[in-house]
Amino acid sequence: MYVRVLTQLRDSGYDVVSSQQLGGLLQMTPAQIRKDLSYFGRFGKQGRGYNVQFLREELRQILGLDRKWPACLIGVGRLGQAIINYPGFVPEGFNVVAAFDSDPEQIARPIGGILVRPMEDLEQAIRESNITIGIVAVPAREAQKVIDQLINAGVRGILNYAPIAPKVSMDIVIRNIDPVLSLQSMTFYLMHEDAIPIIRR
Amino acid sequence: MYVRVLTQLRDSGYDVVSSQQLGGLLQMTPAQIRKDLSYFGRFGKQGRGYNVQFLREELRQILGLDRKWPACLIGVGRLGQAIINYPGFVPEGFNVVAAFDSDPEQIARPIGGILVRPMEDLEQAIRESNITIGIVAVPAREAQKVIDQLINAGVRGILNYAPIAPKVSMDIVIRNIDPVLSLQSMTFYLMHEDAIPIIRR
DNA sequence: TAATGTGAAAACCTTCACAGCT
DNA sequence: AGCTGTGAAGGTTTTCACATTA
Repeated sequence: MYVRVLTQLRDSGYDVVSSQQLGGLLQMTPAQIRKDLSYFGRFGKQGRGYNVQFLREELRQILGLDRKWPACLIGVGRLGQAIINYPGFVPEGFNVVAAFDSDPEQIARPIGGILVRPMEDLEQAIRESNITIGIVAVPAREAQKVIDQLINAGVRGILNYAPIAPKVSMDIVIRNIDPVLSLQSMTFYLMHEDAIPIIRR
Repeated sequence: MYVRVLTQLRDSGYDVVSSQQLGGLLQMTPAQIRKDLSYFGRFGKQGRGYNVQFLREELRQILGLDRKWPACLIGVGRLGQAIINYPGFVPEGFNVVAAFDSDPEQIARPIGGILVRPMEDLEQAIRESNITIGIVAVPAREAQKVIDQLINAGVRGILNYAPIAPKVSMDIVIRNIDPVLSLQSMTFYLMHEDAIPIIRR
């Protein structure tokens, strides 16, 4: 979110930004901003603030957002096709370079410029294309199995679209996209407008 | 996640479950499970554990998951169409009962069993159909405006698919679905396998 | 004057450990 | 014997407040 806001600021012509202003944009306190940044370096100038362009570049480098991250997709059903055709990944360096499906009907079908391959090819493709991230778009009942296969094949990051809470070891980085869970985590607060939703995003 | 795990347990024929077992399934400590539940009531029996069916019903009621939550969709582009046709919402009580788009070309087109309506109809439709949740699937540059319109029209919960951090007042409940941000929050840990990713999901 | 970077304090959250119930 | 519910302890995170510097 820091990088995103800094990109916006840069594109709006800002050269310098204070923790105060960043806090306003990110809905955080200025103290939080300064503490966060202080863990990674001393990026600011007292009396002035942070150089937008400089801070943005530093953070992009620290977070690894300045490089390409090849990914593979498992499952080319409705959701999988939407993912592969989603234009938001490539400009941020996330490139789906291979797609797999267990359904023989789907194999060799061209989707979004790549050919769907059988699950047997997984390990080889991951090694060949230096794939570090696996995107899981298979039905819930197959998701844990597929995630295990991806990890066995050498993937260390998982973006999981299946509505389950996958079990993975501590050295695997997993993020879940689960719209139903997101909605279900809102309803309590919709009923109790007096309750303060601490977790806002 | 509690409700989901309890549903699984029920369907697998379990009658009782301990905080120990729940902890195993949810990757949490037994103490955390007991503490969480204790904030809402005393659902367990000492020496025995929690009755699966009973705890599930209680939590569903507390969280408001035992009722219908009519929602509306803004933006019927590629993503919006995928959302409206997604079969996972309805069984959980989240029903998209109205769809809107600012593009006159889309108006009155039937998508997923409902007619696309112009933005002017928003307030009326929200009142008529008791809509409490708005699902935002418009381009980033329009998202904040649309969210403001939804809130003005009376919606209190927002499920936002646009890659922005919307600014909303404290009494609005918002959840963001942002796959790119999810990927971007993984890369640091993919580079530093020694760093412990505290935030795992 | 204006804003950072940072120890210290305050607030918050998780885990421990055990009395007490089944 | 087994497991909950819960004060107290232990950790972690956020905020405060100010010395410091441009």
